Amino acid sequence: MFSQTVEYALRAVAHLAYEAPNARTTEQLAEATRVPSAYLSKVLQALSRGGVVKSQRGVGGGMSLVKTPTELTILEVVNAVEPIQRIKTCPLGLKSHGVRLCPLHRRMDDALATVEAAFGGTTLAEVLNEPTHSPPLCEVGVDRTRAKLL
Amino acid sequence: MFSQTVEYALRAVAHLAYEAPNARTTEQLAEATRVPSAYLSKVLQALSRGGVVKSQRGVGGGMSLVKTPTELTILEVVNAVEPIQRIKTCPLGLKSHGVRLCPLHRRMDDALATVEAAFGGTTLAEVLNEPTHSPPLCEVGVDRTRAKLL
DNA sequence: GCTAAATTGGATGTCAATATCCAATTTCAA
DNA sequence: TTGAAATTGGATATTGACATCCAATTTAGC
Repeated sequence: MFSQTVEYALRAVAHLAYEAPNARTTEQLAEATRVPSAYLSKVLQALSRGGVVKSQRGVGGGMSLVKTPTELTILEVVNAVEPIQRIKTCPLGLKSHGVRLCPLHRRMDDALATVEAAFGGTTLAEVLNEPTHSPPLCEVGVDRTRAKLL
Repeated sequence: MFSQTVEYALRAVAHLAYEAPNARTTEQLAEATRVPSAYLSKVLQALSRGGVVKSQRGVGGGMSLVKTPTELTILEVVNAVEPIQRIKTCPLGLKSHGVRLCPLHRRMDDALATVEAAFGGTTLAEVLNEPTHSPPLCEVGVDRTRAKLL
């Protein structure tokens, strides 16, 4: 449901928020978040273009947040790398029904709206300050199996 | 956010629900839902394996729903082709915190849970009988005196 | 039984997402 | 000025999602 890239971006930004306002190198972030560093560098470039992080080259440089964790929402991070695509018109492309969605796509878009609202209403600071936890990143287990279609 | 395959599956099942309990051939479904027929046949196979539709070969055969539209939820259709992957354990490999999700993944899984609940709580019959929509949106075909489908 | 209608399954092709590698560039500090 | 640290951008695999094609199989009706 959420792409690998979104997952990586959120992990990296969460770690940057935890370290804010200090910078972290791609290598440090990759190790902390268990993301392939070469790929993470691409994700960070996207976050940079999206105005979520800023980069500093050279010795002592690295990546840091543009905003404070209090001002930065999960949605901004997600949208920087892979914008949530709301369903605006019928995917069948029929003009005969104007701009309204059919009940099916209405439900699907409602679901998207719910996710968007939840993400838009949560800041990185809120995630980090959750009373139950101190370090931002998590624990145990991997299960990425997907049902095969073909 | 939702894959093309899920979109196709939902369109096809919606059309089958509209025609229920009659069967429709893959070709008819493809035309009605504007889905590439060769690929739709694969999607229908997945729906068949998932127990959502049943097939009848030969003359006069085709695809039809296993359940009535009243008993069939959107979630069942989605899960037949591409199960919603809830986040059960932290995607990182860290053993240090037991089984609980970190606040970040807790939020992400909450979003998934919301979608799952919305889809699980909506039947195909509800989608088709939506009181508020007068024109059947995403309508499709040419022929057939009966207005078609979503 | 024969034929036309229909699904099934396998093989294959295409493209975007994921991932890796490296040379070029920027930057700090000694 | 020079060297090490760090990002940037381009080139290049690799993988899975999406899509197409076709031979084999099943089935109804004549």
